[in-house]
Amino acid sequence: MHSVFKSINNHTLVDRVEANLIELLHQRKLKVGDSIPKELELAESLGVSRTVIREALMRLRMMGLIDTKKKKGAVITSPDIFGNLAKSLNPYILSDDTLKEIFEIRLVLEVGMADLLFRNVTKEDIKELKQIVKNEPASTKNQMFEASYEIAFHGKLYRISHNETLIKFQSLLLPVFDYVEKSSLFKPIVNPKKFTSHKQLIHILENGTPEEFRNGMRSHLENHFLRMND
Amino acid sequence: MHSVFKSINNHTLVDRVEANLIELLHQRKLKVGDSIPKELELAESLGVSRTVIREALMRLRMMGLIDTKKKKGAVITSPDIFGNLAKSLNPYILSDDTLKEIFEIRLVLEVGMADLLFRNVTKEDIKELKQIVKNEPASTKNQMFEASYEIAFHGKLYRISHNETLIKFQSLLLPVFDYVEKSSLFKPIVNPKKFTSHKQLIHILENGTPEEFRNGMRSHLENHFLRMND
DNA sequence: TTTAAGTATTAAGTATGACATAATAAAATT
DNA sequence: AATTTTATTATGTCATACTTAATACTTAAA
Repeated sequence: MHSVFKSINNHTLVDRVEANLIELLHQRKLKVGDSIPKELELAESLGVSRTVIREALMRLRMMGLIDTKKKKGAVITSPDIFGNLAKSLNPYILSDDTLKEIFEIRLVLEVGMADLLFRNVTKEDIKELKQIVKNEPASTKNQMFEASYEIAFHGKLYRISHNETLIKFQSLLLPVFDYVEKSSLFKPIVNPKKFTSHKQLIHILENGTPEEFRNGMRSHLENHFLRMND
Repeated sequence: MHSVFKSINNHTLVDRVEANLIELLHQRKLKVGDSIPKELELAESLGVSRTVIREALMRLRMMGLIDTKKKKGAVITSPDIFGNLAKSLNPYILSDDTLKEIFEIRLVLEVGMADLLFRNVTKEDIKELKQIVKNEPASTKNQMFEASYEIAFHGKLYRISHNETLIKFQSLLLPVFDYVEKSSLFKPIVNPKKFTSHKQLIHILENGTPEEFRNGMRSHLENHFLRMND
C-alpha cells in the first residue's frame, strides 16, 4: 500500500526524530501545559543536530501538539485537530475535484445531522432560528444565493448539534462552500420547483421527527444536489 | 498584498514566507508536477536565509502542497488536505469529548451519505457488499462488536460514494472509531431489539430509495446513537 | 549503434556556530 | 513594597560547510 512504501522510505532523519518525539510525549504522559526539554537538550540526547530537532518540532507545532514561546520553550497544547487544516483548506490551492467533494460533504453532514439537532434543540434555539428567517426575502427561487441568510441559518443548525468538532469543521469548510457557490464549478440551476424552505425546516424541528427533518433538509438542498450531478 | 494583512499576527518570519510562497504558487498558476525554484534561489529572491525557506517549505510539504526530491527540487503535488491531519488524530492525544464528537460525526456522515451512494452504486458494488456480509455471524445482537465486518461493510459504502475526500476522511477517523468502540467512553448497551441489518441495507441500496436507506442506516446505527445520548 | 557502467553535478539533507530577539528572572533603584 | 533596569535564557534567524542521493553526462563494452 501507499503508506507502507512511504514508511520504508521514511528514512529521512527528521521523520524518525519526529516519531521519536511523539513517542516521547506519549511515554511521559505529558499533560497540557507541561514543557518539553529545550532544543539543544533534545539534540544532544537524540544525537542529532539542532537543525533536525527544529524541523521535527516545527512539525509537532503544525500538528498542534506543542506551542513554542521564546524563552519558555515548547509546551504541550491541547491538539486542535482542525487548526492546522485551516491553511490547507485555502480554496485557491485545492483542485476543483476536491472542492466539489468538500461541498458534497457539507450536504451529507446537513442531511445526516438531524438526530443531533433533535437531541439538543431548545425553545430558545427555535426562537433564534425564527428570528433569522424573519427578514428573509419571500422568494424561494433565489434563496440559494442569499448567502448571508444561508450562513446564519445553517450555522445555527450546526451550533444546535452541540458538537464542537462538527461546528469547527463546518466553520473551516465555510470558505470552501462560499467559493464553490460563487465559482463556475457548477452551472447555476434555477429550478422553478419550490423546495422545503427554512421556515418549514424550523417547523419540522419544532414539531416533527428526525426522519422528517432529514427529508426536509434533503429537499431544501435539492438544487445543490442537482448541481453536483452533472 | 493580501498576505500583509494576515502577517500582522503572523509575527514569525517563517509565517510570512510561508504565506508568500503559497501566494507565489497561486500567482504562477503552477500545475501538479511543475517544479518550484530551488531553496537558495527562493532565499535570495525573498531576502531571507535558507533556514527560513526550508522551514516554510516543510510546512508546504506537510500541507501536501509540494513534494521534495533530492536533486530535482520541489514539485507541486495535488494537495492532500487530510494528510497531515492523520498524525494529530492519534486517539491518545485527544480529549474524551473530542473523541465522542468525532464518533458522532461518523454517524452523521453515514446517515447522510445515502444520495451519494444511490448516485454511483453499480451491480458490482452490490455483489461485493453481498460477499462481505455472506459470512457474517447470524446474530444481530452482537454485530456491533464484529469489528472487521463492520469496517469492511461500512468502508465499502464510503468507497461507493466515489468521494475521495470523504473516503480519506473516514480512513483517518477509523482509528478513532475503533478506539471509541473499544474504550469505556460509552457503556455498552445490549439492546435486544433487532435493528436494520447489513443485508437489509444492501437490499435497500439495490431496490429502494435514498430516503429508505437513510432510515435504514439510522436504525442500523441505533445502538451507537443510544450510547451517545447518556 | 546501442547499451551498460561509471563519473560528475546538482539540490536537498544535515551539522555547526554565531548572533538577534523577546520573555522571564534577578537586581537595583525609587 | 513597588517599579524600573539589567542579566539571563531559549527560541528565531543567519551563514557556511559538508553529506547524500538522484539526475545528467561520459565512456567503455556488446
